[in-house]
Amino acid sequence: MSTLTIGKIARAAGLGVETIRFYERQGLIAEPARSDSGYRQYGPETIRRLQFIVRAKGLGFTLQEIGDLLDLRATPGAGCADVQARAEAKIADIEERIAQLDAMKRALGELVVQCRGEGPLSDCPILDALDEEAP
Amino acid sequence: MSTLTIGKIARAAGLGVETIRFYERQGLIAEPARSDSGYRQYGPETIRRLQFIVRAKGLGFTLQEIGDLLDLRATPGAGCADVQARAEAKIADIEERIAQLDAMKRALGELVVQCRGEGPLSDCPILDALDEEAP
DNA sequence: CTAAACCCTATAGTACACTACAGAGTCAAG
DNA sequence: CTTGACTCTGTAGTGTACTATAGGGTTTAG
Repeated sequence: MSTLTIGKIARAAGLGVETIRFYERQGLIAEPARSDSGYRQYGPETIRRLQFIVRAKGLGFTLQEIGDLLDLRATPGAGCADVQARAEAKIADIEERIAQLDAMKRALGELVVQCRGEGPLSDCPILDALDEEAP
Repeated sequence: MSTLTIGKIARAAGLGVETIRFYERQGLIAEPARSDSGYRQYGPETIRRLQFIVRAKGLGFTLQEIGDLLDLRATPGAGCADVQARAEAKIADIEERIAQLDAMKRALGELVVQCRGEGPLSDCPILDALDEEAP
């Protein structure tokens, strides 16, 4: 019968109290039982659920996607393949973002080497490149 | 004396009219002269400025940073080195984001290969990993 | 001359993931 | 018993970069 208050599960999950209430509003965690005075009363499984959320966030899933993942567990007939598909989609997503960032990095890198870091702005190849008509 | 209306410079820069007004509020472009009826009247240099903004955005600069870059050009004594420093900081910034995304990708990739994509969720290594205590 | 296409301001909404109050009530330690 | 730490609801604000809407006035092509 160990019931945990919101502050305790927040600390246990490494989150703020407001974040827990926010996750509740978002439907990521169930509305818990309440004490007579209206305090939220959690069981330890909520800590596990919050940790699941934290780890999934660390892997790049959005709260929406994490919600879907959590819902999946309560879906009869859902299988490993569903989770795998989501993970693969997320990898593709991440790869796309990396590719974009990499293109930016390369473009910037090219400009930086053209710039000797000397002289006035009027001679700056970086600003010039930004000023030029599209190639 | 060619004066351009907001719609024309928006089209020329590939942006929406609202975006131009937004950039004006953000201080990225100056408040232009107005016609008798209150219409904004731009000169062609505004198109160049907008294109500068668009290109800098493409390189990963935030509007704030682009504003700083534009301000730099009006700063006496500012030199090429200042621009170069900003470009290098942005590269470092991008590299950090890539590293983070790459770590996510690798972590997800490891989970995906452990998952044969078969069987019920109870056996899913991906969900299991998300459920497990921190390593 | 009229109707479409354009422009104006001001405000609010979008997405994402929180974070921060205000104003009140509750609980635990000393 | 008091004090400080905790909790509650509801609302609003943060940052980023827009996007949309309402309710007007203006310009231009036919």
